Amino acid sequence: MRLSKFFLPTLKETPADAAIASHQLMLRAGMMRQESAGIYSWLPLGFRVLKKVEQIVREEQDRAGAIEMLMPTIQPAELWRESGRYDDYGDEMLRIRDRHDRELLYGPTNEEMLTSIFRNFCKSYKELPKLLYHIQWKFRDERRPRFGVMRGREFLMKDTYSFDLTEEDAIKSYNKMFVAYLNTFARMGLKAFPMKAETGPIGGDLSHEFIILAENGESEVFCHRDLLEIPAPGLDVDFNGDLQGIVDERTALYAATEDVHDAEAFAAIPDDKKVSARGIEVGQVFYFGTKYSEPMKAKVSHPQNGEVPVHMGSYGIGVSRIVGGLIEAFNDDAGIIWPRSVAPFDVGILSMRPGDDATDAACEDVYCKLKAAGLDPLYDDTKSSAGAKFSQMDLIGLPDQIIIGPRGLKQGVVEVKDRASGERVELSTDDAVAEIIRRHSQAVL
RNA sequence: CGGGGAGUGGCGCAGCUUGGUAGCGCAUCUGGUUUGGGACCAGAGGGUCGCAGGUUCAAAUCCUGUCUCCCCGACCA
Repeated sequence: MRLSKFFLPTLKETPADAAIASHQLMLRAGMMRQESAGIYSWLPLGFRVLKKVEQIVREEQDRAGAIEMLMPTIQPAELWRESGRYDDYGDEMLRIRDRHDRELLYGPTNEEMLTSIFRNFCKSYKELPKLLYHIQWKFRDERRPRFGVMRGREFLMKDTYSFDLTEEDAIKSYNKMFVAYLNTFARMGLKAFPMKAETGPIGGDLSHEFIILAENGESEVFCHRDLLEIPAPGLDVDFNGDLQGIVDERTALYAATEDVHDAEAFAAIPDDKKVSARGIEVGQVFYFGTKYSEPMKAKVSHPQNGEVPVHMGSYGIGVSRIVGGLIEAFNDDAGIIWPRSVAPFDVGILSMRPGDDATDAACEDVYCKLKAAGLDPLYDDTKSSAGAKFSQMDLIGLPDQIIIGPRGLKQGVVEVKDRASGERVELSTDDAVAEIIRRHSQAVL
């Protein structure tokens, strides 16, 4: 993409309404624009990151055996009366009436709808287990939206729902999602730790939140330091095999959010292993048994016992929230520093002097070769000053930059800069291209 | 929802106390000079001061109402 053709409205000054780094940087980097409290337009740069995050989530769901589908944003109130949550959900639920005065709502989650779909089509234990998911916009009318996309009212979420015959089988589904989450976050360069969590309005008795540590985290978390050292299981894990060991290893050590914190258990941890920090929740897994299948009559025929309600779980990942979380985790004074797997472009090409024949030719050459190699470069071919280009490129945080100008070209070199470390090396154009390709071939997992 | 704060060109802000017909920086446009860390000079365009009422000869400024946004708290992906 040529910057002259792209839409990248970056801001030099920090907008007054934004209080934390991720919110400020998303606005400054031209990633989004606020339309109303907690509601945002995703501008092209932000949209690219959102799509990258979404795609990683999708790939890891598919790998774990979950099946993708799509349910609507608007749901009938009827469904929620069945589960009893229409009244329970309160003002967080955005209620709507259509022209026929029918009661609708903008979905805050989809347990009811998928339970209803399941019961309609699945009548036998032979259909089980099932793991179904979708990635859809949701709305929760928060009393106080804040922190940009980290706590918006409208948000993109992946939610998976599991259906099993027994609790024992349901735990296996739970474990699949647990393991898939570890890999999902690791692929984004995030260190997300499973912590015991409250089950909240979704209900149930087994739940973990996946937390990334960040200074501006919404909640206080406590855990054993060794938990932070356990690597992700890796993409070669067998989802049809026994995952209990992987889960046990990561749930044996103390880790809890403030809501379920056990001061006594925490006190038992050696002082040098105690971690007390702030965290951002990026995902949560729940097992809630027959909480919805019972009242909504989602039953299957059992081999021996007639009809039984299915055991269910639900598993969410806050896709849009992660974009903010990533920036909280990866930024410096100059701006954002994207992990390669989620960067909006793979590399920036900065022309120090557009219009200079040698510079133009070298830029075109590098741009074409990177594209031919399957990379996605952003070529700053605009006429703005060198300093402005450096600042803007640092701000939007592409992992690598290739700086091309007459000064270097006289010596036969261009400059390759690593955004994260700031380290620069001078290379020939071909070596620079090779170096960028090399850096991008190193996957996180 | 309780407490606090703010709405003035695209962005960041001043002006309001003590009413007199709107200003600064950035951005934008034109011309010229520049050209490797947010360039310089000259000129230009752009705002009925959130909205509605009221007071007054006169309201961004004073009064009333209302909407919106932000921060702290409680609550939550």
